[in-house]
Amino acid sequence: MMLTDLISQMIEQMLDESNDGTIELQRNDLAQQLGCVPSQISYVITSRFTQQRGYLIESRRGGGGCIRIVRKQVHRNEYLMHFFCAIGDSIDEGESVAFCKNLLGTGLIDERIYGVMKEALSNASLSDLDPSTQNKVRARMFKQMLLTFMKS
Amino acid sequence: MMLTDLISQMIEQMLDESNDGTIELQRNDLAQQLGCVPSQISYVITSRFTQQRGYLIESRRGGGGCIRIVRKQVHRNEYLMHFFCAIGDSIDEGESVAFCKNLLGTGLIDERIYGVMKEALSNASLSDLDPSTQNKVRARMFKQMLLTFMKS
DNA sequence: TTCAAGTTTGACTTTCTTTGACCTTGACTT
DNA sequence: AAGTCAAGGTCAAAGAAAGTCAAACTTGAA
Repeated sequence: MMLTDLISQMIEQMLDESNDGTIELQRNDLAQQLGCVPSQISYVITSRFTQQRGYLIESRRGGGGCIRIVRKQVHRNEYLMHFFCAIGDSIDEGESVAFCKNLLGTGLIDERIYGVMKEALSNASLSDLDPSTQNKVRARMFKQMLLTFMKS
Repeated sequence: MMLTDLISQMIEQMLDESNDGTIELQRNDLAQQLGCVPSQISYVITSRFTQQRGYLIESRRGGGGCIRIVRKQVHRNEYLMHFFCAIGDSIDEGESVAFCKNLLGTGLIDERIYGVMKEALSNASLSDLDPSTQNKVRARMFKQMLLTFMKS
């Protein structure tokens, strides 16, 4: 298994075990436990624990420094609004999948709707269009679908 | 025998042997086992394991990367197949709403999915396109979404 | 025989991971 | 206040995998 996955699993588990979805870790310690270079920890955090995926990162340097990771549970409408803005006028397939995963992760949508949305937003669906048009249509469509979650 | 057939047989067999119709393979490994270039694997996958034929492909590049192939069971429905054909290459908003209602009526989808699909397929979603393109994209998208119901 | 469709190959691209050298910051000591 | 040391931050290079594309090759049908 990849180091990256191992590290992110470890962090997830620590988050699960914490009461409030917040942990503080020491980069060098964790790196030593795993036998990897410290910057690998940084890499995992910046590539996996992004704001888009619902995490907040803070850190302190110097002696006794640490990295704090917060898994934030946001409130529905605020959250959807945030999405709405983040999508903007144009979005590519990869980003839109990431966004859908996020929705799934927060429980705002279930597996079936996730599947439907992902397909609707896929390149396959939009393959009749040239790439830049694809991304514009995808953005509009995504926001249109999000609206259905705001109504209720 | 053609390489192409050999490779696709191999993949089929792996799918048969898996419990859930899902496998993950490494392109380079498989290519080496078979003594062919890696891009041959890609060719087989894109030419034989298409969504139209009920397969889903995902992949990850970089270290530890892999290709995931999911076989969706179609036994579930002639009904969906019927829809699939009925949609054709082009469909307008009114027709698509009618089709969605039909899906809702049969219980194949629930209210929430109905809402999402309707919005995805709406003129509002596709308003960046000229009308005839709209209808083509709508058809493709609709069929793409139907595929997600065909699994299991 | 010729043509079109499908195969095979390999060079090049893109994406993700791993590593290490060097930078910045903060706390503690003197 | 200055210096030292212990953190974390940054970045670029190297490596590892899959993706893309076009050229060359095969094959079957007209």
